[in-house]
Order: sequence, then structure tokens, then C-alpha cells
Amino acid sequence: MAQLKLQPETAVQTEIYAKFFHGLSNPTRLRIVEILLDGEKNVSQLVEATGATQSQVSNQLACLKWCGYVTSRQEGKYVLYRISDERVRTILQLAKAIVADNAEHIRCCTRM
Amino acid sequence: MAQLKLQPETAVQTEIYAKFFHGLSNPTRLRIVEILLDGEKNVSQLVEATGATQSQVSNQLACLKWCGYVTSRQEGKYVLYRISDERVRTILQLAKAIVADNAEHIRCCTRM
DNA sequence: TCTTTATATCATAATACCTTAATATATTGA
DNA sequence: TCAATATATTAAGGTATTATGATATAAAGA
Repeated sequence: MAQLKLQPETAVQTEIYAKFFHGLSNPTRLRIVEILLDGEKNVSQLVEATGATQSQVSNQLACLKWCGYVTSRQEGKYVLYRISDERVRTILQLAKAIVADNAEHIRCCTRM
Repeated sequence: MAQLKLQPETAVQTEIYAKFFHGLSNPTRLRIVEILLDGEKNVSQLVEATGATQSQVSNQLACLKWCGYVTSRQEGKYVLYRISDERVRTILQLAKAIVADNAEHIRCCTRM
């Protein structure tokens, strides 16, 4: 007899988690997160620090904000961004620890 | 005077970490990882459990293998896959905890 | 050996993502 | 109000990723 298929609920959950990880799957976004882990920054500072264009940074910040990684507040003509959940720091540390043992593998990955 | 740009080294590092997270950024791949956290499985079992096609599962397994998430061993006509680093479990738990506080936000994210 | 089952690979088409450039909005100070 | 600066949004094109279907390889048993 066929095994019960996964509840739709589970599929939705998995998609949310996948989206969450997608947030950290782009070098520019990840770099922004790393920089913000060092403290609140405005957009211009992030543009300077990442070397990406202003458009890119604003767009990726919007993505990070949507996904709950960062929050922002206006201060004068600047918009200051900061990490909204300190646990993100732990996730990154853990990832780095794992990658340390697999860096060569991952770097060479050309499949996708 | 302009601030020093990031060392190329750092950019490479960030790209590796981004690639690492990319591994978990696809629903099928993430589901496979979740299932394998429950124990070693062969490809057919993963096809059954995920509802994805055999081609999809094999391809995503190849990706996960390249990136060091899983390893495999042949046993007769089956190929058994398992998680290669238990710390992946911790990353997932952490992500789920964070998402629990931001699920609605992330689900609605249509930007990318 | 032939057939069946299990898994992997490949080509192609569809989709999603990212970059770039242009433009819009909002704040500040003249 | 006008100009300058900071940030956000949008459209278009290029690139990367994914899904699909077809085919290849490899092991097991008849």
C-alpha cells in the first residue's frame, strides 16, 4: 500500500525555509548581512563597503527586509539598517565552521 | 581618502558561504536534506517521499553531494545517501526558530 | 545473455534571478 | 522654492536555475 504523501502544510513550510536560506545565497546580500553584523549602517556606507551599485544594494536590502533579516529606520536623510535577529550571527558562524571542512568541494561546485 | 577595498580573499570567502546557503535554498533540496536527517535513504525512497521526479532527485542529490551536504555509498543496486555533517541539523533548527518569528513576512516575499 | 529495476546524465524549454541604467521620491540646506 | 544628496523603484536584457523528457549506465535475477 502506498505511503501517505506529505501534507501540503509541510510543503509550504519547506518553501518558506528554502526562501529564508535563499536570502543568504547571494554574495552581495550575504556580504551586507556580514557588514551589518558589525553594527548599524546607512545605505551609502553599504555601497562603499560592498563595492556594489546603489541600486543593487537598495534592491538586496529590500529583499533582506522582506525576509526579516534586517530592519531600517530613517534618520534625517539617511536610512539606517540593522540586523533584526541576532541568531543570524549564529547561523553564519555555524555555516563557516561547516564550510571550513568542505571549502574545496563547495568552491568547485559547478552543477548549480 | 578612499577607504581600502575588501581583499579579494574576502570576496571569495563570501562567495563560498553564499554557495553553501544556496544548497539549502531550493525546496526539493531542502526537503531531501530534512528527510536524510531522519536517516540514510536510497534514491527511490527519496523520490517517493518528496514527490519529485527521479531525474529531479538525482540532480539535486548531485548538487548536495558536490557541496558536501551528503555522501553516498552503493549497496547492491541501490545507492544510499546520508547527511555528511550533523551540524546541518543545527543550522536547520536555528533557521526554523528564526522563521517562526517571521514566517508571514517571508511567505509574502515576492521580490526575489 | 536478456530483462527488469535503480540511478545518473543530458538537451532543451521554461522560469527565476541579477545587473544595469534610468527615473522617482524624500530630506536638507541655500 | 530650488538644488543637492540619499535612497527606492522600475524596466529591460543577460545569465543562471529548474523542470521535463529522453536516454545512458549499472546491478540483479531469470
